[in-house]
Amino acid sequence: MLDNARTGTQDGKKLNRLLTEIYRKLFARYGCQHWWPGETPFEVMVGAILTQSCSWINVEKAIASLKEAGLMSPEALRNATPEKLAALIHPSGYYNVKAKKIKALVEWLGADCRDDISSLSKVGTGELRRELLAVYGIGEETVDSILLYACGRPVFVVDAYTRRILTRLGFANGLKSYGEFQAFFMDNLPHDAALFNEYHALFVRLGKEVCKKTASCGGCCLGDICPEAKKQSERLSCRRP
DNA sequence: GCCCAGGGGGCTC
DNA sequence: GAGCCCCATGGG
Repeated sequence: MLDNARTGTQDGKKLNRLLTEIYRKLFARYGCQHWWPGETPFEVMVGAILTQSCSWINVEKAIASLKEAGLMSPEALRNATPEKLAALIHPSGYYNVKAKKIKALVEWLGADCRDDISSLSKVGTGELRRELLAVYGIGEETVDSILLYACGRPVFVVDAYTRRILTRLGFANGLKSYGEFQAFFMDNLPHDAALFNEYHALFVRLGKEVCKKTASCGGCCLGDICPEAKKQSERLSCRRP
């Protein structure tokens, strides 16, 4: 699955091998993560907004509340008042702004595809990404989560864990913007939605387990991936998974 | 009591 | 374009 680097250069082949090795080690360590935990593409979209700066456990509570209230559909959410919506998603934090964001999403769905998410498959990934980015509350990470997990598009999702792990492993030299981090993966891996899905989920799993903001992840299962990581694992004590 | 968690918008300079 | 501040709860 990972044996064809998109770039034919020596560096490209090297990075492809490195990223392949990271993936294999993480998969061997943690196994399949079965992401995204949503029953429908629409639920994934709503979850992508609710999870902004919030742990998934609280998102689950908010999603359960929406379902119990019978509001897990674009039409029902459009008809709900912002106050009611905010109250239901309360556990996920930032409930007022997130209610506004969900409202913006369902308004867009109604106007763009008459709530028929499957019809979005006819729209090119680039165009769909631009359209979604124009919706209030949908930024780069959220749009890529929606494209990958709700629409099955081969787009790599970059989050805080991705940046942190890449930085700790010493691969983030010069990478700064979201697009640069994303290109690091997308330029050096085959564009495969299933691969990107699992890769991102594994990074989050690793990040949660060993890579706290103030700690080094050099001692995790990727410790021997690169000299920098190895150096860190020798130099710093880090909880092993 | 403090810090962090699967961000994004708006404002200022 | 970069740097801040704000939005807010729940768990460790």
